[in-house]
Amino acid sequence: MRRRASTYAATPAKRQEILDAALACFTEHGIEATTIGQIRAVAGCSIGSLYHHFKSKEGLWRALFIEGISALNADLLGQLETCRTAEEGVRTVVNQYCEWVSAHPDLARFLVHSRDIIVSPEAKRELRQIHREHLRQVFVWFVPYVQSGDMKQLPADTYVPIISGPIQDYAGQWLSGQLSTPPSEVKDIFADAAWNGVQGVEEKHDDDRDRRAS
Amino acid sequence: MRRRASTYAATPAKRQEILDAALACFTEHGIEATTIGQIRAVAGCSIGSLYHHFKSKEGLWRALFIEGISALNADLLGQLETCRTAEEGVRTVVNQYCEWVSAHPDLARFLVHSRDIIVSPEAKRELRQIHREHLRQVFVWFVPYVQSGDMKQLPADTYVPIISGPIQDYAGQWLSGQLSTPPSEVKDIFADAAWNGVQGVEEKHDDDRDRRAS
DNA sequence: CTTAAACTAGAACGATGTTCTAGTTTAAGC
DNA sequence: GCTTAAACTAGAACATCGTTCTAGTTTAAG
Repeated sequence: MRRRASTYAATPAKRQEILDAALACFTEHGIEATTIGQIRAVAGCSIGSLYHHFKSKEGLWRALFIEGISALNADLLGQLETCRTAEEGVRTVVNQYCEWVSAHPDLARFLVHSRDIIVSPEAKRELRQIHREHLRQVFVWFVPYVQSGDMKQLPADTYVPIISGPIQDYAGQWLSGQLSTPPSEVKDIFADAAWNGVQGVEEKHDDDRDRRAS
Repeated sequence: MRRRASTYAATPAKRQEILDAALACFTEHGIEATTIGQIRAVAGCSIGSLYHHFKSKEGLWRALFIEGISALNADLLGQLETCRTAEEGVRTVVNQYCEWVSAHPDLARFLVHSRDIIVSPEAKRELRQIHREHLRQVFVWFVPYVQSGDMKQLPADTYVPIISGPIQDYAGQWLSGQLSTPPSEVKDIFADAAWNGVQGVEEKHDDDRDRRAS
């Protein structure tokens, strides 16, 4: 007897329930302090079921991480495609991060605090691959503006830290409860700083015109 | 019979041996993957001895963290004191971080990757307190330059991300082996960006009246 | 030399991640 | 509708690791 699809109707829902339970536990107790037993209890499933869907605790963590980072990355690329100037693109990188973090604080906190946790070598490779691919797509968008001189020419690996470093640093502190002012209220400051750090050499005298592309 | 000092001659050395062993294990296997057993083996001591010196695995982690962060902070404050201009101060913050990371890569990697690990509530409070105190001292140094207009006036919580965010982001990537160019080779770029992001409105010779009211 | 505290040792314990075996549910093919 | 094989669930059993506990040793002050 042949069996084709692995299609159990209620399965994806249960899988998602476990992921949601995991995120809730991570948010409440912290990532490291959360146990399989807690997730199992919240999700209302057995150990066997949990290990059937995710091969290990790290597998569960990895699935949640990829789900989150993919959503964040896809959202940025979507917004970038609507931009028409270098400045708009740079500001979008900063603003989109602010908006996304505000809209999904639990998931964002999980992503930020996950950066240096667990991670077997093969998982590290996989996540790094995803990150590189995302960076590549973002770079492709910006390359023309560097070539045209709208953006400064810098070592390739320095653009991301200059543009995203400050807002990520700020958002990370805010997400961990150390700051009271949400990123949305200071995003213009960081967008200014980001653009200021990568814009091409200014052409004086006629700069009133295109200063703020809106 | 009274006993005064808790002075066993060889004790501090043994304690340090354990700390060194821990750092070596963290570097080799990663922080989370390192077990008490591994540290015990490398340090050549018993479980009892280890738990006598450090109340728990987290206590050991905490001691190593405080040792490292204190050295880093003290080094910065020392260098800051020799600076005589705002720009010198800002560039020193960036350059000192580059130099320190290059000089103590294992300890730096441990500090960077430790940001979101373990940490009981009371330990979190303690570390946050140390961090706040350090920030306060750094702020005290910079305040006069903000008041004099040499530095831009910004929300207090945004200076650190703007100045240190990019280089910390870059250094973190380099420390985890994702970049080949060491921070020392790009530190001027980040020092430029940092100063560019916080310097006061420039007073250019005589031709340029600034359009941005501060 | 005596004594009390600092220190060391390692067995025993408890909690947690994972594996394993057994059983149940689902849906395709006859 | 029955059969069958895979998807899925269940929870006991296992292994590992952090921690505790009890017993013993070393150090140095009096």
